[in-house]
Amino acid sequence: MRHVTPVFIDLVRVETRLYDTVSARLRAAQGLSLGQFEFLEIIDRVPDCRVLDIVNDVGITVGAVSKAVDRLVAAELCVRVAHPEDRRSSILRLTAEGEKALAAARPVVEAELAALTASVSSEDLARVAATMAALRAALEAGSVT
Amino acid sequence: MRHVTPVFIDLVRVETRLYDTVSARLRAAQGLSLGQFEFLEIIDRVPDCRVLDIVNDVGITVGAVSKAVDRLVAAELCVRVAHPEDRRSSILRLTAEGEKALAAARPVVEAELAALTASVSSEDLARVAATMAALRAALEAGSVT
DNA sequence: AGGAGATAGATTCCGAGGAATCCTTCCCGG
DNA sequence: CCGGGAAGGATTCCTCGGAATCTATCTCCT
Repeated sequence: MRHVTPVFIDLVRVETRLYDTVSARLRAAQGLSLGQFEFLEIIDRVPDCRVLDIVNDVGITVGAVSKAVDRLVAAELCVRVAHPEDRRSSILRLTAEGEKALAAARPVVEAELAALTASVSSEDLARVAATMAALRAALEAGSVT
Repeated sequence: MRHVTPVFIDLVRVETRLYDTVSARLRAAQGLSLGQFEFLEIIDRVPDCRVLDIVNDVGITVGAVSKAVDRLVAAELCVRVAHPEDRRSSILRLTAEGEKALAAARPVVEAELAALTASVSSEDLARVAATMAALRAALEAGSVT
């Protein structure tokens, strides 16, 4: 019989330790939190990104995202541009400074993660990657319910 | 070349979605958060559990744990007992009600996790379990530095 | 024995997310 | 074409965790 709870607990512990360590490193190097880094990545990746696009990606509430975007705007890393076809929405766009910060942050995050996971073999990492990607897709498909 | 960041992001998304869903389910069923459930599990598992034992396990700060224990005590799920050999410490012990709550919560958590991860094959789950356990151990060994 | 530093944990202040509410704009049926 | 409901976000209040500080106790080392 499958006993999922302990696996889940290990997953949670791994996630928090990785997250905290990388975030601290990134903050020390660039004054950026890992959460902000994720936001910048999404804004950069999604064309004409809106607040709700971030919500759907990261899975936190609209209010929280709205406030986090406020902080990014205050830090002059992104701006809200009027949406041409929907006056309720704004389009989020990185400033030049935001793009610079993102470009500078990427290798820091990658390097720190690589160092922390150096003990994991490439095969194991690839398998975890595949499983997580599939599970994430399944969970997101299911939550549309 | 290994590209770890996207894997990490998927891991974070999976973790938050699992955590939120299970926590909501547990709260609806038992009025208990998943975080409280974890605390109860640790207090139950570790003999003569102290606040710092929880800190080392979950990886959050002493202050946060101290306050969370306050809440558990207020909810009458556990008590602080005087430590016989160290008057700075208290020993945490579950109340009868705490043990009941824990026993009732376990199957809810397990069932919800099982349902959410039903799409993952047993082989993949076992591999993820092994990788996570090893990585968790490596991260915790490294952080002693 | 006694003082210096370490340890356990409680407390205080601050930042960030969740839930609920509110406002504006959009969409659609009649 | 207009009135009701839905959708996109912003705002408010509350809770919880992090960082720093504070106190009490323990441990050594001389």
